[in-house]
Amino acid sequence: MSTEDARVKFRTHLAAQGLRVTNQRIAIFDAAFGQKEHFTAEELLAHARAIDDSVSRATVYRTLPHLIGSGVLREVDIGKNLKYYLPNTDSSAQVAQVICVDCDKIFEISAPFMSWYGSTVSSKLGLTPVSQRLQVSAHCDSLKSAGVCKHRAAVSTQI
Amino acid sequence: MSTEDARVKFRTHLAAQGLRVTNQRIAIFDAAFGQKEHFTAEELLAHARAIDDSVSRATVYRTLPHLIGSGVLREVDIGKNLKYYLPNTDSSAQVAQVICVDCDKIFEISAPFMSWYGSTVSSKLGLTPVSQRLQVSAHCDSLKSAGVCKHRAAVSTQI
DNA sequence: CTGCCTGCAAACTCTTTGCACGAAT
DNA sequence: ATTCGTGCAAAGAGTTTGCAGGCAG
Repeated sequence: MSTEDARVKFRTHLAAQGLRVTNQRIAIFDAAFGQKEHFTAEELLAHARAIDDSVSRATVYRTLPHLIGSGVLREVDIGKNLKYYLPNTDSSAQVAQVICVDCDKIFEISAPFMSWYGSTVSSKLGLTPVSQRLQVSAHCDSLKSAGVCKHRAAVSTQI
Repeated sequence: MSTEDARVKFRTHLAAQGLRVTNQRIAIFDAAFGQKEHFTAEELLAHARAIDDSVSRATVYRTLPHLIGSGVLREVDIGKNLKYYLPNTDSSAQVAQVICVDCDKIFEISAPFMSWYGSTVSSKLGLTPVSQRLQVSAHCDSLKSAGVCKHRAAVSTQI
């Protein structure tokens, strides 16, 4: 999904909900899609303000649910009392996160077997899965030796 | 691991760290092991105070890391800005959580394949897994029809 | 015009911390 | 006796909300 596709999706979602397309909401959208890495609400605020300095923290927090609800943004909670966000380039993919406990980077890894797990739970327990998350906290072997995580390229790794 | 085993393990852990075995710490331990379900820090405080009313909120928060560090308690973060705790009856088991989005209950399900996932990540990406979590949010099919979740018995289900 | 949307700041929730007193060893 | 542990209350981090004014439709 391109940024332009996402923008249309977001505007359509707003319209469908009877919500207004304001400069602030668009600035927040643009700020989100200008990020390369996972970002926090506070970082999103800073980037949105660089685009439109009238954006307030409250509006960022009020807009995030709409971005997530429209499917253009994904929320990632890694258990740090702080949520991370990421443009959702493929909303149908099942992804796991690998969190480097040394450098705090978050890697997204395609994990299609998660759907299998969901349906297994479903059939065995009489549950209807809504969402799943699989996260691995790990030490980065190359970090200690090389001083940097060399796994940035692993983002699209499939397991 | 029985409650008595856990108590010994906790006391041993405290002693090994040069920490004191105080009435409050024991009261908090007993309160934790008197719970049948997952509980929050606030609930633990209430139960600990029922045993020893001198226990303060601060001491609960200061004791929780020791309970977890000694392996008698497990922390479960389901992304609700609120942590849950659970007596750790088998510290070697790989467990996933199924969270009912209707009744907020948390079910623990043995998921041994998670170790396979961890080692796969390890070998493919050059990472050393520290911990893993797998959580499924789901609707409880029987909740709407029967009015209650019928999956309490599923706690020990293995997938 | 109408009423949703906004910024501001205060409120809120959960957790952590500084301090002086108290208790375990 | 010493040192660690404690309760209290205030601080802290992240997020939410009430309010009066502002702008999209």
